[in-house]
Amino acid sequence: MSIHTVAAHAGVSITTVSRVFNKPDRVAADTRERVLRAARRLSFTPNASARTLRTHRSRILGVVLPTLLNPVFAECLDGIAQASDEAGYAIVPLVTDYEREREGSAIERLLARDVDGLILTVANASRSPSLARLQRAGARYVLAYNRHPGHPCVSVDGEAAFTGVVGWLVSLGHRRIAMASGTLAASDRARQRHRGFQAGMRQAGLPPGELIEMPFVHAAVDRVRARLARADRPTALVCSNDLLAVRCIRAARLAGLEVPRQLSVVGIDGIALGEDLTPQLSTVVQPNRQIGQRCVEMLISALAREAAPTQADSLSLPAFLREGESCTRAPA
Amino acid sequence: MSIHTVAAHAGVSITTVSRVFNKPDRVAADTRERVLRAARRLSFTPNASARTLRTHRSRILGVVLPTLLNPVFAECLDGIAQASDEAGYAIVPLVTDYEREREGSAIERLLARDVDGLILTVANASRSPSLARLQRAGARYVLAYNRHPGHPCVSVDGEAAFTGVVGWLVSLGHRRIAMASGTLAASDRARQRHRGFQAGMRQAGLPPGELIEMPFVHAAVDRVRARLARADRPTALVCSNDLLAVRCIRAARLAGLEVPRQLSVVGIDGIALGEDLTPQLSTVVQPNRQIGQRCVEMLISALAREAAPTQADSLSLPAFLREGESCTRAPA
DNA sequence: CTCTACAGTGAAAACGATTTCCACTCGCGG
DNA sequence: CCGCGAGTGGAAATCGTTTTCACTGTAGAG
Repeated sequence: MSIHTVAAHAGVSITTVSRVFNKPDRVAADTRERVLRAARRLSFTPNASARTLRTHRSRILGVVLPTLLNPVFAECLDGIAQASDEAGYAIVPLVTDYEREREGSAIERLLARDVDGLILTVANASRSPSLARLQRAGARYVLAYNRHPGHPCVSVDGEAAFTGVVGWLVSLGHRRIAMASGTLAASDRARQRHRGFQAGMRQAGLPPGELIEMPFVHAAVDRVRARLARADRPTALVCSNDLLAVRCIRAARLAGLEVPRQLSVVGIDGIALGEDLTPQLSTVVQPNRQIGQRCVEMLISALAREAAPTQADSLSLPAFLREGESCTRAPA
Repeated sequence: MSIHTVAAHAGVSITTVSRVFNKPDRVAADTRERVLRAARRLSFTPNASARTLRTHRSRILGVVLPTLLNPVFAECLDGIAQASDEAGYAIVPLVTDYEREREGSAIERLLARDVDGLILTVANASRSPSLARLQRAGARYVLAYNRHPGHPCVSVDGEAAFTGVVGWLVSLGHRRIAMASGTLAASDRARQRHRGFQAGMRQAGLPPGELIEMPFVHAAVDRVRARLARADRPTALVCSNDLLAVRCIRAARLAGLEVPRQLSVVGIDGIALGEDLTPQLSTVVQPNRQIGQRCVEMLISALAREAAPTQADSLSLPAFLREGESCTRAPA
């Protein structure tokens, strides 16, 4: 069941069979039909490995994500899966669990598989040796969620979003606003969001906001709860992602506080589930699926022009604040 | 950057380089070291297509799932990704969006890519033509979540679980218990859960329970809310998955009911987020990541013995009831 | 001392396509 | 009659591995 078998059955040469599958217009219509019929009868599909080996094109896109346990990335991957499916590409996702060195090895593995392009979300776009290597090697890749002037990115301006969030909270009368986040050192996105948060405080003429940083989001409930138990607690909490926001709401409840009456909580990410919670989560909604889809489109259109996407192709998608129910006016 | 380059740098033949990577014990220790050093220096990884072409093993597993927007499947895929990564396999996931015909075309696509095995969650294991074809063709596959005596499955006994849930609710004094579910026709798992629900009612000596069926889970809030507005509303609601349970809690709130005081709600799936909600979700916890991992293990061990997994390999993993906070004694 | 066994290594043939470079046939217009 | 272009075929190179088989040298058995 190779190209030879088909050629024999159709009474043509392997050259012609190959042409039928690769440059169909270069072969006469009736011959083409004959070959296709034979192929169908034998249920022949050109062997992908042989083809890839020869052409270095695999019709596979590699995807490197921190985790699938955070719905943000699951939603994004869903978008990637749909878009690449429609374009006739398959995807190979690899998960790094936020561990730096796994990013590198994931990239190696994908390149060894001759992927046509890569979609990645890395911990730190600025100082990632593997990213630099990709760039030098002229590889086709796009960053999702990361924003960096030196790389092609599909992202959302989390910094501006957080500045806006603080402004909104201030307009609701909040003054003591804190931010909860995973370790800033671990993620450039967290740092951007934090910058936006502080910019918002500054613009409102407030002193720098308190940062509640925690090594693992699982620690959130304990740590935040402890902080909320003190008398000088904030009246509003800005969280660096939705999962954390949900946990903070839980922490508040365990500390005996009512959300939003005694504490306003706002997240960022716009995970679908947030809309169904009670109270409905206030959050900065990112178009997660669309981010994935756009990455695929950018990659594929670059492939079509035989080029790598460049930073000039970067896309900044709009995010919007969903006011939800987990925020209200500051208590008097 | 091929095996040739490495061979040249290490001063050996390509045969030896190949052996270093495939049967390391068949080459002298010092030679091995030399080759490995050269390989590292050149950051060489054996080309997957060439290897596949030669060996007919792709080290790729195909995965067919309904969606990634439901955390159940995202968690499962995370388990699959981790386990296959550890085993040196890559995965190619395809999403069907619960559409029957996409299951078939997904399978085709994966087979054309020469995958070594398949992990699938299908709408209906009994009458799925593509599944039957896989079986006849002697393909290596495992079903995740589906349970069917004729196929190798890794699943959880949702039927028994639901019977147990009803028993528990009855012990809390509930008599009017309803079940909320997506259309039963669309999913054999939903049907199994419903059977378990009715069995529980029967065992408790109660009349058959009411079924609130809805075409799209998005419709849940409206439909359930309407039902809850009536005076003869149930005191407990059993939901066919966690996402639906969260929406039902929302529906109850919108109907002015307090959960769990006026309405107890229980789900099934054990999505991680459920634990952080307030009220914490009562649910039947399935080991989602483990289900994924076990599928991979079963497939890989079958591959090792050059055989396809059979129904005899099927695994029924334990689920347990997390009592949570969304259920309490029936109101007097 | 010879013979065998074995460990270590290499040369060359697959694997299944794509692609290039001719070459050949046919029909047709000049 | 010549030349041209479209359609097709043959042969060979190539992609990067794995694998078979043959070869070397050294050590242990007889």
